[in-house]
Amino acid sequence: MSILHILQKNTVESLGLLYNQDFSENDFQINQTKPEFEGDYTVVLFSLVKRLKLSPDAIGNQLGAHLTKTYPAFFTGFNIIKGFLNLSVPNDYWIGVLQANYQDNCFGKHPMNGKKVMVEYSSPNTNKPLHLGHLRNNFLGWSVAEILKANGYEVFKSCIVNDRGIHICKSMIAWQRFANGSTPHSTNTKGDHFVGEYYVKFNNEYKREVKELTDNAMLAVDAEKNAPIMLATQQMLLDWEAGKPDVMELWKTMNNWVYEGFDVTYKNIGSDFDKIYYESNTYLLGKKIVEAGLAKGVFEKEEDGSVWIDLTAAGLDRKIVQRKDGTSVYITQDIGLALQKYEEYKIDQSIYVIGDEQNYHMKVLKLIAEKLQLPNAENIYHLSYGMVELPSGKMKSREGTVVDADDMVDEMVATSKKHTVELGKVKDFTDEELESLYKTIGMGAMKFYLLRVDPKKKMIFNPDESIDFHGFTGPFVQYTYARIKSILRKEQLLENTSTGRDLLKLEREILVALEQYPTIISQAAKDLNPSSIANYVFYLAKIFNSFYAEHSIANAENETKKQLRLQLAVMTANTLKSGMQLLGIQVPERM
RNA sequence: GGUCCCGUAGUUCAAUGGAUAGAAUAGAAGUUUCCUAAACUUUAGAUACAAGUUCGAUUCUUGUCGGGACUACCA
Repeated sequence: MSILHILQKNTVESLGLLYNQDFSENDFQINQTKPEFEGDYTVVLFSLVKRLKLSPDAIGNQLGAHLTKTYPAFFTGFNIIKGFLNLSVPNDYWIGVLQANYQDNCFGKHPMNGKKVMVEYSSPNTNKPLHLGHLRNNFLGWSVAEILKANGYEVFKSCIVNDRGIHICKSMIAWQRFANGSTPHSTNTKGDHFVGEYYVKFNNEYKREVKELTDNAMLAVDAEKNAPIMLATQQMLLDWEAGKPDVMELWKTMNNWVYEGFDVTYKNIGSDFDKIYYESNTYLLGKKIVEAGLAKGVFEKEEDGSVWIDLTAAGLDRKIVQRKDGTSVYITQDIGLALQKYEEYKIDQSIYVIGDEQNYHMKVLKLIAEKLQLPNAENIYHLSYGMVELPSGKMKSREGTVVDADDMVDEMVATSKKHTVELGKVKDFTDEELESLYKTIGMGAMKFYLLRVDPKKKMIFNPDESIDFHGFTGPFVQYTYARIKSILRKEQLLENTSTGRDLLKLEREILVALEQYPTIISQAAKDLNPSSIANYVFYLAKIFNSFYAEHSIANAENETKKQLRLQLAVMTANTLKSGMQLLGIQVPERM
C-alpha cells in the first residue's frame, strides 16, 4: 500500500476517533505537498470546515497531532498553512521502500484479478496503407493492453480487418482498368502502397467522370450516382457477394498484397494481435441480430423490406439496420461481432480503440445492444481518441493529404541515426547493434510523441517540424536509462549493506516519485490513459538527471552513501524500463 | 438545422474544484580536467470574452465570439 493510501485510511480513522462521526475518503482531498512547503503529502482541510464547524487551523492541529502520535512510523511532523495540513514522512519509510523493491523487476505491477478484457484496435481497411492516425491508434491500443495486463487483467488484443465492401472494390476496379497487369513485384512497390495508389486512381477517374457528366448538364447528385466507374464498382460488389470466381480471385490477390505490406509495417511498429477477425467472415453475423430484434419488437420492418430502429427517444435518429435487399449494414455486423467476441472469450469488458469521429456510431452500437438486452451490452466501451491533424486540417487518404506510416518510421529511424552518428558514442557497435539502436531510439521518439498527450484530445502534427529527440521525449528517458546502466557496469552493488538513514533533498524526491509508481499504473488503467505513464517516466527521468548532475554516485562521500545511490539508480532504471515497456518503447543499454 | 467536442506561454502539451497555472521547445545567459552535455542551471513568457455558483474556478453553469467532428440503404 502506498503512503498516499495509508494517509487516506489513517485520516479517515483519525477523524472518526477525534470527532466521533463517520468519514470516508471522499470527504477530504489529499495532494502531494508543493515543493515550496515543508512536508510530503497534504490534507486539504476546507471541505471539513463546514461539517465540523471548526476553523481549518483547529482541525489541522488536532488531526496532525493525532496522526503523528498514532502512526509515528509514517508521519513524524506537520505544519498548517492556510487550510493545508502538510505532513512529513520519515526517511526510514522511504529507505524501507527502496530496500524492499529496488531489485524487483515487477515493482508496481498488480496480481491477476481474474477479469478478462478484449482490446480491439488498429482495424485497418485493406484498400490503402496506414498513416499517422493509424499509428496513434496502434500505439494506444497496444499500450492500453499492456497497462491492463500490468493491473492483473487477462487481455486479448483483437483486430477487425475491413477486407470487403465498396471501398475495396474501388481499388479493384481501378487496378483492372489502369494497371495493365502490373503487380507490387513488377513495380517493386510495397503491397499496401501499391493497392493504395489504385484507390487514389479510382477517385481521380471518378471525379473526372462526374465533371464530364455535370459539364453535359447533369445534376451533381445524379452524376455522382451514375458515373460509369461507380456503377461498375457497385456491380463488382454484387458479384463479390454472389461469389463470382474471377472477382473473388482478384479480391484475394489484392488483399494478399495489402497483407504482405501490413505485415512489414506491423512488425516495424511492434503491433500484434491475439485474434484477427475478417469482415468477410463476420459481415453475415448481422442477420441473427435482425431476427432477434424483430422478434423482440425492438426493430420495425418497412413496407419495402428494410428494417429500422427508432432511437429518437434517446435523442438520436431513426437508424437502418438492414437494407431492403436483405443485406445488413455496418452497425448490425458490428453488434453481431460484439456478441461473438463475448461468446468466444467470455470477456468482462470489450474496449474499442476507435477515433472520436465515430462517437455517434459507437453510441448507437451500445444503445442497440442494450435495447436488444444482449448479455455483453454493458461491457462495450468506446475508447475514443482524437484525430491526428495536420496544420491544414484533417488527413484524407483519398486526397493524398496523409502522413504515411512507413515514411514516418523511416524518417524517425534516419533521424536517430543522424543524431547517433554525430554524437559518436557507440562507435564500437556492430552494424547489427547500430541498426537496432537506431530503431529503438527512432521508434521510441515517435511512440512517446503520440502517447504523451491525452488520448481523448485531438493533436496537431506539423510535418515541417520533425519530432524532437530532446526534452519531453522518448530519447530523453532512454538516455537517462542508458546513463544509469553505464554506471552500474562500472560500480559494484553490494548485497545486505547499510545505506544509512540520511537522505538529501533530491534523493528523497526520487524516492517519493518511485513510491508512486504502483498508483500511477492503476490510475492509468482506470483512465485507459497511457499519457499519465509518459508524464510519470519523464518526471522521474528529469529529477534523476538533476540528481545526477548535482551528486556523484561513484564518488559518493562514503561507501554507505554510494550503496544507497546505487540502489536508487537501480530502482530508477527498473522503473523507467517498466514504464516505457507499458508504452511499447524499449530502452537501450547504451546510446 | 440537430447532436457532440475543443479554445491555456510564439509553438506543442500539463493541471481528481485547491496553495504563487506546470513542462517541453523556440528566445536570452551560463555549465565539460570529475559516473555518457541526447544532460544540467538561470531567465522571460499564457487560462478567448462576459456573467454566475463557491471559502476557492483553467476545471462546474449560462451567454458571446472562434475552431472542429458527426448527422449514408459507405465501411
